[in-house]
Amino acid sequence: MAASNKQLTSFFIEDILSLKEDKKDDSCKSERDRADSADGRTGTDISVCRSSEDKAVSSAEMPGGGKKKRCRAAFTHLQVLELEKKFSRQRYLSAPERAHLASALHLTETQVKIWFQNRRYKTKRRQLTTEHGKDYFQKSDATAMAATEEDFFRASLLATVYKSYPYRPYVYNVHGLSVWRPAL
DNA sequence: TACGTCAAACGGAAGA
DNA sequence: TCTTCCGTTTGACGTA
Repeated sequence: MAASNKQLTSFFIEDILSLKEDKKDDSCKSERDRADSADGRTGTDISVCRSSEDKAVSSAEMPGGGKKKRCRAAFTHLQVLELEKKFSRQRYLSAPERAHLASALHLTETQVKIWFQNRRYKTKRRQLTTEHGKDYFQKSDATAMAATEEDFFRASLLATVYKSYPYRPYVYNVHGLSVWRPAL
């Protein structure tokens, strides 16, 4: 991992919220620009396709009438974090909520919808896998049995956020403070 | 370089 | 018609 080239990101909620104001175009654009500028992407750059206009492009037929090429957007850390935060509060969004979240994150409603779909399915799969594993090892394990669905959900959420952010030191120690305390 | 993993996007079936 | 779940496809990326 060439982390040295990565832009370091503060994960203070305050920072995130303040960034949202002046970054309206910036947070996504900067990464998009980076990706655009070097179409041959570097290992750590975000892929190019995102937002509705990109999707429109992605859905278009390839020149020459060939098969259309799927374009896979890579959401920014900020976008994922906000989506995760929302998901941790509610697993289903109403249409107005989805529209609001989509506009706040500069994503399409479809992207938000698909993200929640995938997120629910992923959580379910992990839960099934875990339960299967539990059964396999020891059903009588009292501590394992005590783990509620909520505990699992929190753990999987935290794990996802962990995995999403390669800048862990900045998650835990921005400005010398412990910002996030793992809930486990 | 092949392979595995992750996650966005797609498509089908079903329900309201 | 829209949304959901579920499975699959596909692109990006890490690693042996």
